[in-house]
Amino acid sequence: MAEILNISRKEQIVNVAAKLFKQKGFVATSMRDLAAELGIEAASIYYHFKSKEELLEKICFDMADKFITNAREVNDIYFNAEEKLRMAIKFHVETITENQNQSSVFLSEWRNLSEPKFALFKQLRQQYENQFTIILADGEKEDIFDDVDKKFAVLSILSTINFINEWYKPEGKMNASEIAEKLSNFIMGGLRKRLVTDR
Amino acid sequence: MAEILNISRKEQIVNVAAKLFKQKGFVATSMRDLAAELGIEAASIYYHFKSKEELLEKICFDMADKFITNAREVNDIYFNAEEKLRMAIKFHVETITENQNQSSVFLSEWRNLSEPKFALFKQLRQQYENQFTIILADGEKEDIFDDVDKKFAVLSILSTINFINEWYKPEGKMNASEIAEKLSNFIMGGLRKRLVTDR
DNA sequence: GCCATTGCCTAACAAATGTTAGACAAATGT
DNA sequence: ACATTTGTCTAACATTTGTTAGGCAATGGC
Repeated sequence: MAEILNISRKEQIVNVAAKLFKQKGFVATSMRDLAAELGIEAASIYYHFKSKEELLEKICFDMADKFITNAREVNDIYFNAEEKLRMAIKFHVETITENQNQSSVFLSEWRNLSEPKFALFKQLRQQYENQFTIILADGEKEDIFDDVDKKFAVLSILSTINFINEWYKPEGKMNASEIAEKLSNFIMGGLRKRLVTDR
Repeated sequence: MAEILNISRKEQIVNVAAKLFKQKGFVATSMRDLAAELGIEAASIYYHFKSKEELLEKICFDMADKFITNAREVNDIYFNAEEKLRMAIKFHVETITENQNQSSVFLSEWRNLSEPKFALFKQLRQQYENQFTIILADGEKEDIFDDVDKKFAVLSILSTINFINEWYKPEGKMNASEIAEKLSNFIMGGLRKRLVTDR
């Protein structure tokens, strides 16, 4: 059954799964829900995937890959820390806005993974966080950023840039780049008005 | 069956429910899980609550109450906007750290509410967000805060202060006040180092 | 023209789910 | 002393769940 525009049935299933997992949560989404949305029977999904959890794994780890690859790329390109952070934020926001459903699953449904994938996933997430820690440390060395509690700062940054996932609508007035810029400004400069421009 | 230290069985059930809902999610927590943790049978819970969802409702709306009451209080006391924001953040962090389990449920499990409670809950959450919008608007009038996109700023602030719920451990080195102060500083001032102190 | 593969189907399964009915014992009030 | 309330139990229910087995039609290579 040739699918439109060479998107394979496997990918199609993953996409619909991500959509439903975001909408109702992984546990609350049944294989029959999924099948109905695809216009097939639940059992048919098992021709493509060997379990419900395999779907979750695919989504979570594919997204983890994307995020980590992005962050590594940013840290490999040699810029100053502020540019790095802005780039990392931009990539992050782009990845989320371009893969809203999968990102949601990556961000909130991974806890339904069971061991050993659960532990593995947490490692990958840690790796991603580490890339941000590196950027902040760079910024400190370059005397651009304040000497902040880095773990604290990284988590604050990530929580801020992740939250867009809960309100971003593609029809909205801001595109990914604009959001990323606003977020970067907010994270760098905070709310408070300045009497003198910095740097 | 007199419970230790006048905490009623009803409260006990709610507490254990919150703990499990946080741990495994509302959907993945069965009434039998809950009962086992309480040392009773699943059917016995129905003497105290008429459904599983009633437990979720109780937790979500009780917490909504707490948050809103706090925020209103802050806005009623007449201080300048920066103080208001710091106070609001402090109350928020305190509420989360003092009610970790229930806060988790409030923050992530409310989507399992069904109508009409679902809509009602979203209204309450909106009310809470509005209190922050008011503070930001005050700050602008007082020329303390930048003229930011307020909806954007409020969501950023809330996402930042909510995220502590995912890593805060009572045994950790920071207490609620310290966390609140750090968060406030971060939100007000951002990461970037300043050449001249503001204000 | 045949055979293997692909992709789906129907039917069924055991297990787990939320919930109800009804019984029983202890505590409480009068 | 009796009646009621309180809090739990056992047993059962209908439904939903993830998953498997086996079959059937279309497709594509040779």
